[in-house]
Amino acid sequence: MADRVVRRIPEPTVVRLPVYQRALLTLSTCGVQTVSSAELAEAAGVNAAKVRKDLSHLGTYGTPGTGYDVSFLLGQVRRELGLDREWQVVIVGMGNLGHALARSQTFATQNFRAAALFDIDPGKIGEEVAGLPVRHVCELAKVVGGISRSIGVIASPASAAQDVCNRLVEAGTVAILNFAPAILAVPPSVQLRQVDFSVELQVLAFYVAHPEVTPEPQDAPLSGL
Amino acid sequence: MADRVVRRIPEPTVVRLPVYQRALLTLSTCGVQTVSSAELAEAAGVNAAKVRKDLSHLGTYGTPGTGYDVSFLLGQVRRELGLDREWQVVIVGMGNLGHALARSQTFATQNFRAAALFDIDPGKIGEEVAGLPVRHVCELAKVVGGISRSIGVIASPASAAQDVCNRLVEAGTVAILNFAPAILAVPPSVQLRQVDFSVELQVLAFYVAHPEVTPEPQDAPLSGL
DNA sequence: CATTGTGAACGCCTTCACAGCC
DNA sequence: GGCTGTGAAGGCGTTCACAATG
Repeated sequence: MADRVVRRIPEPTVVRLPVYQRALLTLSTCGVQTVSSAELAEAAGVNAAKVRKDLSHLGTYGTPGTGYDVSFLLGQVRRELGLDREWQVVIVGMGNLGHALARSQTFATQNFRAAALFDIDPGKIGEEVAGLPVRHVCELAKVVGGISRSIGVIASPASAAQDVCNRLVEAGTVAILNFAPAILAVPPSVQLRQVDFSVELQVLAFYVAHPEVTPEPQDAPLSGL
Repeated sequence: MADRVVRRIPEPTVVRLPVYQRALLTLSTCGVQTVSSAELAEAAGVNAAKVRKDLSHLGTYGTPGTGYDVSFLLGQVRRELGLDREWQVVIVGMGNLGHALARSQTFATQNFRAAALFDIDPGKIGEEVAGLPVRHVCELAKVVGGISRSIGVIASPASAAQDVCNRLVEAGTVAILNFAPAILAVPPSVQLRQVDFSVELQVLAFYVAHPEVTPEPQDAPLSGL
C-alpha cells in the first residue's frame, strides 16, 4: 500500500509509544535483535494484545512466528513520535525543579535539546545550568522567537504560570508542558500537557483510602517479590 | 438513602477530583459561597456535564436552580480523597527533583507531610532540607517502618528505582509515586503511579509532528488571547 | 427560571480469539 | 509451532437532553 494517509492514533496509544521506545532502546543496547509482543509487553508493563494493536496503528512491522526486529521497530516508533528531528526545549522557572529538568537525562539520550533557560529572579540571572546561562523572562520573546520547533516547559510557581504561558505562546512555542498546579488557557494550535505532583499524591491517597475499588491491577512486569 | 455502599468511582473521575478540590479551595478563599457546575467546570478546565456526572458519584450535594455550596462540597471532595487524615510522604533521592518535591507547596496546603528524606550519596547525608535531615537509604526500613500511612516518592535515577521501590514496599509504604523513567513491579496491595518528563515531551512532539490528528481540544478555560 | 441529577445514546479503547503467515 | 494482525465483542467513560426540583 502507499503511505498511509490519515491514520489516527488513539491518545492512549500515543502515550504508550514513548514507553515502547525506551524498552526498545534498552533491548537494542543489549544487542537483542528480535522481540515478540509478549516480551515487549513485559518490558513496558502492559499486555501483549495492547502492544500488537498499538503497533498495528503504525504499520505492519512484525513477522508472524518471529516477532519484531528491534532496531527497525525502534526506528519506526521514533519516526512516528517525531524524534527523527531535533526539538528545542526552553525552561521557565529555574528553581530546583527547573534545575532538575535542565539536567535531565532526556536531553542526553533523546532528540531534545535544552535551548534556553529563564527566571524572573535577578539573583539567578547569569547563573549557568547545564551549560546554559539563565536569562531574564523579559528576554523570552526575543530569544525564543528565533527558535523553531520549540517546546516550552513551565516550572514556575502557579501564580506566574499563565503569564509565562502567554509569553511562550507569543514567542511561537508549539507545545507547552506545565508543571505548575494551574489550569492554563492556550490557543488550540498549541499542544498542552500537565504534570501535577499534588494531583498524583491525592489520587494515590484516594485509592489507599478506598481499597475496595482499586483500579485495574495494571499489567505489571513479573514481580520478583 | 443510607450511606452508599460500594460505589465505584471511574479512574478519570478520581484524577479530576483533585482539580475540583483546588478550584473549590480558591473559590472558598475568595469568599464565594455557591458555584454552578458550569462555573466549576470553567475553573477546572473541563465541561459542565462532566462536573455533574463526576460529583454525582460522590453523592447528591447540589441544589437545582442554585448550584453547589462551595465549602460543603469542598469538604466532601476532601473526605472522598482521603484528605481528612494526614499522609506521611517519604522522598528517596535528594537531587534537584527531590529538593523541589520536599519544598513543594503541596505540603503546606494539603494534608500531606514530608516525613523523611533519603539518599545514597554520603555527601548529602545530614544535609537539612525543608527542616528534615537527609538520611542514608540504609535507614529507610528502620525509619519508614515506624510510619503509618506513608507514601513513597521515588526521585532517584532509573537504575536505582526498582531497588528503592523494593525497600519502600518492604518498609510498609502503602503507595508509591515514581518519577524515574522505569517500569516498576509492586505487589497489588501497593498503589503505584508514574510521572515521566521524557514521556510527556515525546507525546507533545508526536502531536506537533501530526497536526492533523490533534486530540480532543480539551475543554479549556476562556482564553484571554 | 436556573440548575441539578441521570438514563440513554454514543464513541472509543481494550480484550478476545483466530485466521493467516513464516 | 509460534506469533502477528485484526475483525468482532465487550466494557467503560463522555455527552446529550430532559424530567425533576428549589
